[in-house]
Amino acid sequence: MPLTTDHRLSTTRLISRNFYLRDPREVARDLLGKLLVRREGKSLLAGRIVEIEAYLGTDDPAAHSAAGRTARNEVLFGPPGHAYVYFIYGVHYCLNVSCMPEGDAGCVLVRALEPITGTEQMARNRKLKLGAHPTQRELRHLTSGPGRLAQAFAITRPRDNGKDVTARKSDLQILDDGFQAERISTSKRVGITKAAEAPLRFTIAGSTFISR
DNA sequence: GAGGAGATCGTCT
DNA sequence: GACGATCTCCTCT
Repeated sequence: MPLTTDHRLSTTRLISRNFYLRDPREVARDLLGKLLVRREGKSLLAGRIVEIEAYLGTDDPAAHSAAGRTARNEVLFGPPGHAYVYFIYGVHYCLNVSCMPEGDAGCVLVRALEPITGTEQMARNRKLKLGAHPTQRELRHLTSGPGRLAQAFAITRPRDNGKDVTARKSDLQILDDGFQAERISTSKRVGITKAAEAPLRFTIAGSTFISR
């Protein structure tokens, strides 16, 4: 089912820092349907968040911050609304956004997007070929997974870790265009072994752009 | 479509 | 020195 028809960004609002100053479970739910945007000169990439997970800080055994503050995860302990980008399996980058007041390491992991704008650039970033009339399957391949969407948006740790996604001048932002998900599904987080049963993964029910 | 192997490196033990 | 908040490719069905 189509989730989006209006591709204009003129009526969108930049999400403010206060939005992220909350429990990651609330932030995750409320980020479903919002737009992740990357600006790069003339190029504009946008995707609608359809899958996201909450990580609860030092009390959450599955969180990167579980063992406390390190050089790697220090962004998580800083102010909310900042990008925490980590490198995993020697291959992939993944994008998180810090939540909660400074000192508390809660965050959300963006796991899948519905591509909205800039699909050809996303395909180039992914080193994939798109047909003249891209199929649903091709579009799904662009951003249906945390490693995939990071590559599609050219998100890396050296470039983006610590970036303020609420700043006007930021080239990486999250915007609200008024879209409302009709129904949200809750499930177990993907790919973790500790605290694996916690229902902290949130998806837009029925979206075809969810991972796996 | 499902399942398994390999890639490849930063981080912490 | 082990392993991870993943993905792709290959094989088999």
